[in-house]
Amino acid sequence: MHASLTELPRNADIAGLLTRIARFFTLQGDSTYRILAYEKAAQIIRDHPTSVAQLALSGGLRTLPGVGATIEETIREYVDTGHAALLQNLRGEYPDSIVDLLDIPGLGPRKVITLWNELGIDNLDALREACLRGKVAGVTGMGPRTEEKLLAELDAIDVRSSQFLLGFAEPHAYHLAAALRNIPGVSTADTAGSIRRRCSTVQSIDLVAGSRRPNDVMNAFAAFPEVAHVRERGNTSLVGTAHTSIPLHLRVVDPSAYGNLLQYATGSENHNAALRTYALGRGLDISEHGVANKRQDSIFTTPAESCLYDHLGLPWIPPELREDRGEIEAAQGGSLPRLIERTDLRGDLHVHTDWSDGKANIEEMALAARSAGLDYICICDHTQSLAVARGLNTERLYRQREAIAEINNRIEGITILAGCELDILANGRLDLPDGVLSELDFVVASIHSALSQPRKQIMKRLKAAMENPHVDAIGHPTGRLLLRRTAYDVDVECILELAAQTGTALEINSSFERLDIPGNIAQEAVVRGVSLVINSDAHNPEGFGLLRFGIGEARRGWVEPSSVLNTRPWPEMVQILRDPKGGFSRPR
DNA sequence: GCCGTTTTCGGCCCGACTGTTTTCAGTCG
Repeated sequence: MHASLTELPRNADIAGLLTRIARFFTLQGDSTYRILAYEKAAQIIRDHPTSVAQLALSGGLRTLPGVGATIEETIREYVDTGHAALLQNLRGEYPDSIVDLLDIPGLGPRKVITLWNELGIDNLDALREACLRGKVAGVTGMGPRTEEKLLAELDAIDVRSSQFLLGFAEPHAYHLAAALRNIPGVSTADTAGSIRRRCSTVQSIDLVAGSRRPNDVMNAFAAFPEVAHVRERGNTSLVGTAHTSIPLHLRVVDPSAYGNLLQYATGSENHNAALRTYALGRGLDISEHGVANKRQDSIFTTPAESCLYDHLGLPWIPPELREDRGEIEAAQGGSLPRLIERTDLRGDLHVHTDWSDGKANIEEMALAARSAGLDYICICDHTQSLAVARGLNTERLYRQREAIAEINNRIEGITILAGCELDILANGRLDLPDGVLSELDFVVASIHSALSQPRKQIMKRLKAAMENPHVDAIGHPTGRLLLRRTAYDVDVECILELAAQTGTALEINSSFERLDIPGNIAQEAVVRGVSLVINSDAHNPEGFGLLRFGIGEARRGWVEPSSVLNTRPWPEMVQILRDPKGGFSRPR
């Protein structure tokens, strides 16, 4: 029995269980629809903002889309006992490690089973050994080329991290798309895939181009200095790798069907599948080549993606929403959100300078913010306990305020506010006294130390910060560092509740290593009437460009401008802040 | 296994590419 809350499995654990079940079903050659059902449920649970285990205990699992009676039963058993009989039975004679083989590109269930049956291979090392001895080439359906490719993949598996930060991949992708557009005969080209959907981490750069001469385009692309090598090359598509080791996918179609391809290549897979199902119900068959109307024996192609959605009787759906999380239904019902845009932001409430660990002075940051189209910024440097960042004590904070006032008098077109990024100490105390905090325009409180404390203590700290009347927002509330460090052990449910109760805003930190809170939690926050702030956490003048990542994350969470405090002009913000915290909560 | 403004049963996405075949199975996105 799971004795207490802290022992409950996390959503990632439950999702992992379902994924594992799906993989064993895959190996056994079970119905693809059953496999898909488990994978879909796993995805939903992985993305769910609050504890699914708690949901299981309260009997609410069936409210999750994709969770029916059978999967509910499995999850409940897992939450109650820590294991699932279904997985034990499925696993049967297979060793646990065999599903690892499915991670190798080129190895699917059939080949894995064949390798197991004919050579007894059940793990990566055994596979490498067999390849080196030339045994794999003799296996049914495999030859020397297969063996060669498998060895290359096995060698690559250690060096290649399969995920890349959006902030890393996006500039490369935009550069390549621009280079594609410069190839003669290319009508247009774009970045598609997960980068276009603004996923915080991506696995590849997906590019699409419109041209009547696809071969010329792929030849030119293959010769780009950024392209390290080409792995596959067909008539209309190319798969390769950049020198930065990120995989590249390029597809080329006739310009007349460019809109169809762009939609297809943007995905997600789940969105496309749902869209196809929707279209099939209307007698239409969607593929990247066009929309076939079987009754009329016609095919619809278009250069413009929006015309494709229009053809299906839907408004254009922003890429960030295309995850099959209700966007098609919302589009049908005319209730798509008016997603926040970068230009909706009037200010940035979390900006560093060289008073702490920033790289530029106050004036440089202010001028850069003005150039970025902002009306106000709040200087929120670190506070004294964060010694590595030269955090400010009371005296330096007061001097900084004076410096800010002087610069405010001198420069036009931007208002500079005085705040701080207040350290929430390991013992739950705050790093500066209330008297000092009360004089600041905006206070962001963040955790930077003792990250591995148990959930209870982490929550005690966050609670103390949120209950302080001078704390306006929690900075990077979960503490996750993408691809590097998981979130500290926060109780998201509890954070949302406290934020709503105390009227404390939650930050969407735009650093592409953080993107914290993530969009799914932001979406839940909005539902509960919690206000958001989207901040750059800029440490240099270029840092305001990061806001586009925070905006993307917010859009993935269906966030509208009205839910984000810094879409308001500063005078309006002052009114809200003057109302001691209560002003933040607004009726829904 | 899930799901319902076509449906509580019968659907559930499909084309490109590779390597091995010798007309296609397996994998991928």
